[in-house]
Amino acid sequence: MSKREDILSATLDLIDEEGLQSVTIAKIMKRANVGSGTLFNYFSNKEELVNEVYKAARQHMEEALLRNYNPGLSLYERFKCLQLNRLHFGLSSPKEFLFIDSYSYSPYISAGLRSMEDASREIILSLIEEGQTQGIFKEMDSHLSHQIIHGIMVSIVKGFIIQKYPLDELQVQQTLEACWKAIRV
Amino acid sequence: MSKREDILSATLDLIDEEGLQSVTIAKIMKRANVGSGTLFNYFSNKEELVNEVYKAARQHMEEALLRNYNPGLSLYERFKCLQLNRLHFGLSSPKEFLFIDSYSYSPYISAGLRSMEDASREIILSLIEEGQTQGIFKEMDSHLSHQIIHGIMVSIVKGFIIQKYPLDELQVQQTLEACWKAIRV
Amino acid sequence: MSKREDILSATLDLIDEEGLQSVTIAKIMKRANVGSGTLFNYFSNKEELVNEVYKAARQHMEEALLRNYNPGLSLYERFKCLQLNRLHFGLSSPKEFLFIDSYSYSPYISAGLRSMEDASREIILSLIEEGQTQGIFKEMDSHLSHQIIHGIMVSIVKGFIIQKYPLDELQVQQTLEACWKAIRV
Amino acid sequence: MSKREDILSATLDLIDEEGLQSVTIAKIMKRANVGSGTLFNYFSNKEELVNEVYKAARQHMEEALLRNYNPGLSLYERFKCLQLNRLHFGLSSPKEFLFIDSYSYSPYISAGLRSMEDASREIILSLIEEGQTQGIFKEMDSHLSHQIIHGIMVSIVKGFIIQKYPLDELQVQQTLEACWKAIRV
DNA sequence: CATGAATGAGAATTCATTCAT
DNA sequence: AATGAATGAATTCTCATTCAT
Repeated sequence: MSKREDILSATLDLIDEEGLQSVTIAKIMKRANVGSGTLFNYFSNKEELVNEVYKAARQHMEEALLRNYNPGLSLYERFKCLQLNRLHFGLSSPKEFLFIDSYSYSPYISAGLRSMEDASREIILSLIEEGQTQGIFKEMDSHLSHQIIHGIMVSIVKGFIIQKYPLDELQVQQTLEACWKAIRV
Repeated sequence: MSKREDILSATLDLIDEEGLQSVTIAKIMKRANVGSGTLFNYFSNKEELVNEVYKAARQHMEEALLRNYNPGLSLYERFKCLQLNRLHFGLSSPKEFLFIDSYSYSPYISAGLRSMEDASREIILSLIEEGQTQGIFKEMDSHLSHQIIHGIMVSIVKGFIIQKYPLDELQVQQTLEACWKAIRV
Repeated sequence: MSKREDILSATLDLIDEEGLQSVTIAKIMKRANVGSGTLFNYFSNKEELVNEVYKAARQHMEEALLRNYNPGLSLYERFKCLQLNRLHFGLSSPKEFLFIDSYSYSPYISAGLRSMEDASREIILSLIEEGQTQGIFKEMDSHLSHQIIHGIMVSIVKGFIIQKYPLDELQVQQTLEACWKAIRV
Repeated sequence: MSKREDILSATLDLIDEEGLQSVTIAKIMKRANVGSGTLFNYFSNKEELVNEVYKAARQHMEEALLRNYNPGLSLYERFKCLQLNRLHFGLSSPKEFLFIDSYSYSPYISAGLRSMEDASREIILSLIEEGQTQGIFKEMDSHLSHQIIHGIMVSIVKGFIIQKYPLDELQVQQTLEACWKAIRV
C-alpha cells in the first residue's frame, strides 16, 4: 500500500473508532506510520484529507452498487440486484458505509462532494418510475419511494453492524421483500 | 429558561447549524449569553455537555413518541399513533431528531447513553410481536421488523428536512402505508 | 470554632496535604463548609487568607517557643528550654511547623510578615552572645551559631515528620546535646 | 543548549525569582524563547515539567556531592570532602539548592522522585557508621546523625544565600567544625 | 452574617501546519 | 519523497472574586 493509501485508510479507521470529532492529525500520523511532512505532501490540510476519504468511500460504494447490474433483466431482478449490492457493500465495508451515512449531510464535507454524481441513484429512481408506469409500484413521488427503500436498507445494515440481530440468507430475503412490498401497489 | 437550559439549547442550535465539528465553547457561551465559568459549573467539560444535549433530546423524543398512546386501541390504531408521533416529532423538532439520528452511532456519545432505556422501543417491539401472533405481521425477528419501519420513518423525515419532497397529508398516508405493508404478511 | 477559624484551619490542612500550589478557594470552601461569600467576608483575597494563616502559625509558634522560659535559670537550662520548645512545637503542630519552614522565604508571604517581630530569635541570639562572652560557646558570628542550631532542630523535626527515625526521650537528648556541642568551644 | 534544556533552565530561574506559585507556562515560554507547542512536546504538562526540573537538580547535586570523593582518604578527610561539596554546590548553584530544599517535602513533587536513589546519602550514612564503630562519632541512629549534619549545612547555606552573614574561609571552617563536633562522642 | 450562582480574565493545553534537513 | 522538531493561534478549562438574595 502506498503512503497515501496508508493515510486514507488510517483516517477511516480512526473515524470509525473514535468519531471525526476526536481524530487528530497526530493520531493519523501514528496509525499510518508516516511523518507529518509526508501527510501534508499528499493532502494540503485536514479537511481535504477527510474529503478525500469521503470521496474514495463514495467511489467505492458507487462501484459496488452497480456491480453485476444488468439493464436487460426484469424489473424485479434489477431491483433485487441494486438492493443486494447495497446490503453487501454495507456488510463488507461497514466503516465506509457508516462514514458515508454520517457525513453526507455534514458541512465538513464540501457541498460539491456531497452531491457528487451518483449513477446508481439515478438508476434506482428511474427503475421506480418504470415500476410505477407498469402499475407495479404505487404511484407517489419517486423520491419518496426511493427514500423509503433506501431508509430500510440503511437501517437494516446499521442494525446489523451494531449487533441487533443476525443477518443471514433468511433475513436478507425478508429485508428485500419488505423493500419491495413497501412501495408496491 | 434557566442558564442550564440556555446552554443546552444554544449547543443544539449550533450543532444543527454548523456541525459538532465546528462548535466551540466560545460560540456556545456567546449564543447562550453566559460566561465560561457558568458553563463549566453546569457541565464539567464539552463532552459531558454534548452528552447532556443528547440525553435531553432522547428524553424529549421518548415523551413525544408515547403521546396519546392508548393501549386500548386496535393494533393498527396503535401502530399508526406511534409512527405518526415519530413523524411529528421529527417535523416539530428537527434539530433534536437529526442530532439523535447522527450521534446514536457516534463514539462521542457514551455507550451507556446511546443504549439508554427506551420505553417506546419496547412498546413497538411488543406491538410487532402481537401483530405477528395475530398473523397480521410477517414472522421474523421482531428487531428486524422494527428496524425496517424505523428506517423508513427516519429516512422520510430526513428527506423532508433536507427538502427532497413535500410532506403533506398524502405523503404522510403513503409513508404510513409503506411501513405497514413492509412488515405485513 | 468560628467560621473564620474553620477557614484558617481548612486552609492550613490543605496546604499541608496538597501544597499551596494546588490549594484553591473552592477546596477551602468545601473543607471549611462555608460559602464563597463568607470566605470573602473574612479575607479580602486569597493572598490575605494565606498570609493570615502564616501569621497565626507564627504567633502560635512564638508563644510555644517561649513557654516556661525563665530568664533566671542557668545558661544551659535556658538553652535547653528554647530548643525543647521548638522541638515540641514541631512535633505537636507539624502542619504549622512545615508551613512556616517552607514559606518563610516565599514571595507569596508579605515581606513585613516574614520579618515579623520574633522575640524568641532575639533571645536566642543574646543567649548565644552571653555564652560566647562566658567562654562557653565558640566565638563566631552569632547569626552563624544561631543558624547552626536552628538548622539542627528544624532538620531533626522534619526528619521525624517524614518518618526517618523514632524520636523518643533518648533521641531528643542526643539532639539537644548535638546542638550544644556544635557551638561549644 | 537544546530547547529542552532552555525550558528547564528558564523554569528554574523563574521559580527562583518568583516562586512556583506565580510561574506560568506563558512566562516560561517567553523566558525560554520557545512556543507553547514546543514546551508541551517535551513535557506533557506543567507538573511534569516542574518534576523534571527537580530531577535534574537532584542529579546535578548528586554528582556535585561526590566530586573528588576519595574512599582511600581518612575518615575526617572524607567527611570534610562531602560537607564541603555540599557547601560549594549550594554556593555555586543556589537556585537548584534552594529549589531542592523547598520542594523535597512538597506534594507537588512525586513521591517517587522525592525519595529517588541518592548514592551520596548512602555514602554519608556508612561513613557515619564507620565513625561510630571507630568510637569517633557518638553512638546513635545514623539517620539522626546524618540529619543533624545535613541540617547544619543546609541551614548555613540558606542563611548565606539570604545574606545573613559573610561566608568566607573562616566561617566555612567554623561550620565544618560544628558539623564534626555535633556528632562526635 | 451567610450564601452560591454567575462571571471573565487568564492559565493550561491542543493541534493543524510549516519548513529546514 | 520522507521526516519530525518547532510553531502559535485557537481552544478548553480554571479559579479568584462579585453581588443580589
